Amino acid sequence: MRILLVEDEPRIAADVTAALAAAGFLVETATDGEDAWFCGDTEDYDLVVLDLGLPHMDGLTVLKRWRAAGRAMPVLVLTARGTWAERVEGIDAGADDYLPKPFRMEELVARARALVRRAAGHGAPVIEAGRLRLDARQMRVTADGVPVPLSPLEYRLVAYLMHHKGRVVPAPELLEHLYGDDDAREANALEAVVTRLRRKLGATAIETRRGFGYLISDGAP
Amino acid sequence: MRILLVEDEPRIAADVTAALAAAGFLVETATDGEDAWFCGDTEDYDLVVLDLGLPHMDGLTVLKRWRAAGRAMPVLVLTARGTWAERVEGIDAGADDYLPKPFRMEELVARARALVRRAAGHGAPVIEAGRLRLDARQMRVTADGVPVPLSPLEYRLVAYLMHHKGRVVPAPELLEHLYGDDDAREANALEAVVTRLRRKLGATAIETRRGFGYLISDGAP
DNA sequence: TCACCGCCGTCAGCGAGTTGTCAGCCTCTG
DNA sequence: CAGAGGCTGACAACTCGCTGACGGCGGTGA
Repeated sequence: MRILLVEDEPRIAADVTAALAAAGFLVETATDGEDAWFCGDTEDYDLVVLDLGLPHMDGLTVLKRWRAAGRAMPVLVLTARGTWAERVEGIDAGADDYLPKPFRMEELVARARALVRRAAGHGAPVIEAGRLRLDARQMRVTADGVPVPLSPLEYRLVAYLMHHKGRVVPAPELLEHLYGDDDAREANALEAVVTRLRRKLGATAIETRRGFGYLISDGAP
Repeated sequence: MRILLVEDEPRIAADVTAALAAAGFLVETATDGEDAWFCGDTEDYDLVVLDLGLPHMDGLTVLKRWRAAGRAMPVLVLTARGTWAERVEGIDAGADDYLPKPFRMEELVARARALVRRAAGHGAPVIEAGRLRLDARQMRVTADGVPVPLSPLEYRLVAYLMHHKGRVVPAPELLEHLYGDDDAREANALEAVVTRLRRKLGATAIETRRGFGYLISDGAP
């Protein structure tokens, strides 16, 4: 799960980043509208957390431009004191949710999780697939009801696949959402993680579609 | 467990603070409505004790504004004359409990404990998790039935984790509820407390989720 | 007031967990 | 049957958390 955080105030950015990272997300940051626009247009994120009131280009403008360009990722807008007019404007511009400052980190995290989940087409906060269960709130994965201790990276991988269960996820996409494009990894890194995961979750939990990618198949075939 | 006390009368504030602190809570104080509103809106408390009749902004107004902004923390309202009408108004404004002055400190503390406990989703006054038992009334923690002497800080930490048993609590959240945001501590302070606690409670009582936070796991997985 | 004592934050070194890389083997495909 | 793609065990760098030691601080009793 890869999130773009657009926030110019360093302290807030640091806090939010920490909170989202602790919730298992991969967070990348943009500090001005220009940069934000470019990242959001170029890269693929599971969620954008967008502060309005940015240098260079206003947040709402960025959002409108993304939507105009057909970018459909969920966007959570942050703004100072949420007036009614601002709220409407934000939603008109294509925001999926709206959080007035100041806000609780827990609430931000909860909303972020909900948006990511809904964007992937899941209503319930717990995703099940075959013998696997993912509880995002507890950040816990269980196989046949038994909790499986996972490292942060492993957790992100399982979470992404389960959010897209039943779909074959190509390796490049997976790499992008696990690591971001910033630092490149050898393709083999992914395979290593998958191997470790299979050892923990059972060999059949993650299927390989040779030449295409990986897959956690839906519980209902 | 972190409490915001909103009270303009210094003597009462001091008494209440002392009583709540003696019950193991971390108490922060606001003396006027303006300040109270800001604190409650910005910070995360496990309970607010709110006196009505404040300078700058009336207590009920503060409460209504919190609720309007979506703040859901439990609020215990104190008021001078507990007329029937006032009581109704307080509850309408979103108060969770209501205590007319004058009151006995013991009653305030008891109600505070109950509110905190219920807000965390626990019905019984004693919380159990695995080999641990937390009796907030006696401020006593037992492991396998054996009472464990804890320092105030240690007690707060265990209490918070047990109120949120089964959930991974990120370190920043824990720091906030142990110390408040006012004085920053090195992250290591928390680890030191955890180490001391493990020595007293047993090494397995508090689990570490590397990269995520700490956890007292529920007795019933 | 002074000495003692428990509490607790800080520091530094250590140990364990995490993860990228590599090399070699396996397996599927054509 | 050969080659590409994928798997896996080993290894090493690195990070994070743990822990013992130390000392400051505030409270308590003489």
